[in-house]
Amino acid sequence: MSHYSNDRGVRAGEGALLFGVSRTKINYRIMSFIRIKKALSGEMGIGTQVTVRGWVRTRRDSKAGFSFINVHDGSSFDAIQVVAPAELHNYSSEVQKLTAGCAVECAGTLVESAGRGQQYEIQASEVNVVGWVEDPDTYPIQPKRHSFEFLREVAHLRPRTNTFSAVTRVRHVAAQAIHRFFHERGYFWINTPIITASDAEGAGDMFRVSTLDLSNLPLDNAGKIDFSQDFFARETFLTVSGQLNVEGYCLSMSNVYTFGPTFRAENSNTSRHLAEFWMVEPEIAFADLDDLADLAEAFLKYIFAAVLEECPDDMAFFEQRIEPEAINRLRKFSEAPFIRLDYEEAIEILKNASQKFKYPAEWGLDLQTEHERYLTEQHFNAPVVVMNYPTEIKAFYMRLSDDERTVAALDVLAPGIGEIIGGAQREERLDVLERRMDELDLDKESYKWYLELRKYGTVPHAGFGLGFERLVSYITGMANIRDVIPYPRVPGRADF
RNA sequence: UCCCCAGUAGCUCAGUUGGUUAGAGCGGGUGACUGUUAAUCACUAGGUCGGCAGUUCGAGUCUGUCCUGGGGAGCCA
Repeated sequence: MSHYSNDRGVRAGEGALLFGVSRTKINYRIMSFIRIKKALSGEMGIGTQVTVRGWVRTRRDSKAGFSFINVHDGSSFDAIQVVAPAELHNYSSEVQKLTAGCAVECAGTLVESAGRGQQYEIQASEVNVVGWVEDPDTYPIQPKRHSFEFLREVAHLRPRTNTFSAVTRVRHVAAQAIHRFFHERGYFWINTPIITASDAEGAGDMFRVSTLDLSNLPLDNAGKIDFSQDFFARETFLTVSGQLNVEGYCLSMSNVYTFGPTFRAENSNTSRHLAEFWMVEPEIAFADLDDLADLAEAFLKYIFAAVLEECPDDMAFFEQRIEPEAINRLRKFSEAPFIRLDYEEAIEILKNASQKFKYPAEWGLDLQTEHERYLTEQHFNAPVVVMNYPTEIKAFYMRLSDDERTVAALDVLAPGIGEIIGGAQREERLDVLERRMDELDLDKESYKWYLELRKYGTVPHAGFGLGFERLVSYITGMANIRDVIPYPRVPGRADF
């Protein structure tokens, strides 16, 4: 068995290529490998022998006979400083040639730092170069400010920066908090299908899934494409929402949620849209719109509290360098009750606003971005839940009010990000649902299974969708949604 | 898809009313110095000024067009 192997199976002590693996061998029986987060945590005793592995941020040489190497491994915001003495056998041959991005393995003694700027550092007895940077002149990640636009072009290397490693940790903590929130409350995580045959949910344009030969499409007698010859013997697409599927599990498991990738083939070129993103969709049984608003509020507050608690260093960075209000607004969000109001009241507020709008606020029209911004950023300066929208502007599955003018829909609007959650109480009455589908000219046959849920033990239920990247964007203050997902997919771009 | 803005060194940018060999900082290399920490100092290498076409004696600079990126809008999460 190997004391040392990384994901690619590289082994220390094997090979001696110039830009390959170093000859240096570390005695792993003595040195215990730890993540940098732990080394910096204060849990380790001073004088402990440790080994850290990671990538070089910077190297500074001192002619007093040593070099400072800043090493990061993703585990924490801070890098650890390794003090490499000139006595190391590979000091001039390797250590002094280290540049940003080199992969190293450093063994030594954990000591209190003699310099300012960090509490602990490693007095190295071994510095093993695992992987060189072959052409330091062109290594894109330098210890300086880079534009996010540039870093998007090197999406495979940007997690080596402070910003993107912090985003990555926050994203992870938020995702874990989401699962924990639901698990603690008895919700079940339902993995709804990625590939779907229903093409008329009205949630937007869909990506086609097909194994047909595009240069030689089979045609039927009418001259149309014969999808019966396709892989699934029908037209199929990537999902735009797991909601309809998860409703089935809601009406048996009671409280459920989906959390998975979602795809929209819309030509949306904004800082808030992705063609591939992750969506959280809880669905609760025996519940109405107020229950749903309660859930949305408790949910968001839980996530924010978890991130503030678990990522203090990363949030401090975002506050300092990205969005000065990053921490304050999460605290405020967590403490104050959400403002709840009817769509009708929202329209009244907008009509009475001193501010001029480019688009009119009129009952029956959807709220424009400028309206949402006014409500959350100017009028309330708080998250706002707008409820009960006009029937005409919402989807067929939303529950119709008694006067039929409105449906039980809600949007959660957040300052600086706009709509972060959209949801509704579902129409549980079979006759009403069928009538709505007829009015909208939907094919009831393809929704047969969905209608059956109203036939066999139907109950009032409700659910919402939360764009996970929008949430991470709000938490971190990262203005462009392309910078909170590892490899963004947008119109005209699917690199990496 | 629509409206606006931008594209100059590996990166971040400057470049005047069109005018000689296009500049700086960071990063790279070499050297000096230093418990340094976006270190500092000196020297050095590095550019088809996004592509194409045009106006002009002369274009990084003006015009057209295409490409790429950004901001805003629509659609939405």
